[in-house]
Amino acid sequence: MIKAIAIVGPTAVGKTAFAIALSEKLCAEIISCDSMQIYRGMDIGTAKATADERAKIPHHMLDIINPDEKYSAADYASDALACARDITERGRVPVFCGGTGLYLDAVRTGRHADTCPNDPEYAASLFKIAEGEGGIDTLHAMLAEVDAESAEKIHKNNVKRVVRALEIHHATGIAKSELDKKSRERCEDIDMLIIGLDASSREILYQRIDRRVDKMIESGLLEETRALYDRGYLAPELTAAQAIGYKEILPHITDGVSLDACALELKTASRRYAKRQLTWFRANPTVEWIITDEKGEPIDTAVLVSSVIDKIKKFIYGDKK
RNA sequence: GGGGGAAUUCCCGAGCGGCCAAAGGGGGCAGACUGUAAAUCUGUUGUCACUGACUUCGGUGGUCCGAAUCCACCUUCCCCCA
Repeated sequence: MIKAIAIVGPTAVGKTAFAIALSEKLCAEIISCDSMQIYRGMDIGTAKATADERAKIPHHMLDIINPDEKYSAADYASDALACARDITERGRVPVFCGGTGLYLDAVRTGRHADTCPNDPEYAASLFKIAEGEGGIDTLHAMLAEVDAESAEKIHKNNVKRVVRALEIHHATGIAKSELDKKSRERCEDIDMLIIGLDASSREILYQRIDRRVDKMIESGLLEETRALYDRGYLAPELTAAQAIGYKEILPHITDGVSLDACALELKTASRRYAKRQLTWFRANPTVEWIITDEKGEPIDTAVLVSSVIDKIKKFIYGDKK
């Protein structure tokens, strides 16, 4: 059984610094759990750990593919689990760190193993149906026919999900709802203690986000965006192009929108993302939350770490140590 | 100085006598999420003693059974002529 720690929370709360400080105490290595930091060349915009930080503690699952390559939660689950296994075998502790809830759950539960890969061609044909007049209803009706349970659960407007459910049925002959039920019984060979970081208030968190965006721009986000754009890595069909940071800055490059306006857009997008992350992690009752500031004053990372270190050691080593 | 236009709920913006607490979008808040997830989607958003009542549409006063919508004056902003 692999014993791992996970550091989760909304963007800009300070997960990276915390994970590094914790890892230094634990003789640990960090496994990034972030759907965008896997891409090479996307450093500033994704707030990747710096070279200095990576020199202190080994980081895994960063820079593993180019922005035009395909990757999925299932890919992440197997790659990251392999990392965790390797780290454990070397006698160290794996510390997952990142804000992509789906990816962490994919590792924790191994849920994606029973389902099937994407079928882009079939999916495209379905998306085409959705585009037509009343197409959304047609698509949803198609799903209701083969998988009533999923149809009831998935809103017809959520075309991506409707398509994926149809895709699963098309490829496996089994309803998505059935596969989901089976996968729920699965349990991966990994046990995690999940630490959630949050600010003392939404307002404080949003201030942190705003400041970080300003810093990103000062650090050269525009140049990074331009470099990605020039290499065709921000083509709308690529997953990497969905990353918050680049798609908001791009209008400045392509349409002459002012950088300030883009920065504002980027702040808003980040705040909304932070909210969705919070919704995801709050839904998980096993997360142990800690607050990273007191009335807006950031609490020293070392103090934060020491407040949970005993609990973490007990989780990893049991009572004997 | 003269002429014209505009002021709407957090923001933008529709409404132009009753069907208006007021379309739509943004933002906020809450939620969902099982191979694109930093994505995608849902609900909600004046107040309250909440199947009803009350206060809102720059201000004041008026017309009318009835006004965000009409009239008068005032305030602010924009445009045109000088």
